[in-house]
Amino acid sequence: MPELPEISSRAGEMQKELTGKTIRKIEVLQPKCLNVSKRKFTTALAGAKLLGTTYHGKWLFTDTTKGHLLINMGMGGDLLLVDSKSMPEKWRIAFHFKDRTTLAVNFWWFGYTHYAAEGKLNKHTMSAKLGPNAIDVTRAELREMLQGRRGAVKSFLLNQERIAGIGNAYVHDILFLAGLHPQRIIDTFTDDEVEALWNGIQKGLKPSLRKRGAFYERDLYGKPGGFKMKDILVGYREGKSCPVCGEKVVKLKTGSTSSFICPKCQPLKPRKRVGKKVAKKKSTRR
DNA sequence: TATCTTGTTAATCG
DNA sequence: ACGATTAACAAGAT
Repeated sequence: MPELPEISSRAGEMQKELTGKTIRKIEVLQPKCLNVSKRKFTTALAGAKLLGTTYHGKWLFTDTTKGHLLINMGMGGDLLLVDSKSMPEKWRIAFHFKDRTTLAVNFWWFGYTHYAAEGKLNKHTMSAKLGPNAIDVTRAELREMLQGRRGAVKSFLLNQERIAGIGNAYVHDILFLAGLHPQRIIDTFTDDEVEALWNGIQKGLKPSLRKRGAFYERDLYGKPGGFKMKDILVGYREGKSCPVCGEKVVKLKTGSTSSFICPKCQPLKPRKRVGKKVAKKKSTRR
């Protein structure tokens, strides 16, 4: 799944490669991904010059001279910059530029390419409700966000209205690094656990961010990200040994999603911290 | 061939 | 208001 590290990397690549290009023609093979009619979408952006790309959570925002282009890659896919004459085999939306290059968009499931008119970005409900980017949340902000919240920590992390950019791939290692079971209830957290969660978010995202995303997603040039399977600590490693204590990693169902945890390092019952870098202080408080 | 799995969002229910 | 649950969506794996 493309999550913050991948989306942030794509935004950087788009900023660098696409800024200044002018859209010559748009082709839509799958109108279902649009938020407006196919005709409205193509006429709105035809002739637009791209001004720059940023990201928020899992959304990419490209500003143009004719409004905003918003892309969400859903559960994964490709965002490829190619020569207009050599389109990839699979694509759903194509932005052909005047310089005869093309941005070919494909998602294998559930992605969006949306349009928002100039000044109407705040009317785009799917992105307007997003919480701050996970990587930018400070300790104090996290503490405040968790304040008075019930429910499980995993649902909190995956809820894009709270913190934006974390999905079901990175959440495994974030919780492992924090020493927290995905089903731990937030209002039982000690101060140390809040701190551990903040550290987990940082340490769970930054290595991949530095390596321009995970191996299962490709960059604008078709090259896989540098964050490899061996860089993942417990996610998708069922039956393998925990890198900290050697216990076998377990896969469990948490609501509608799966979780991968080390049962020893991430106990469901709050207890004294086991040996992990994030934790040193004792943790009895309520 | 048919069934299962997969993640995110919106909608619904308590 | 909030949390939990579920439907909807497409393609690959088995």
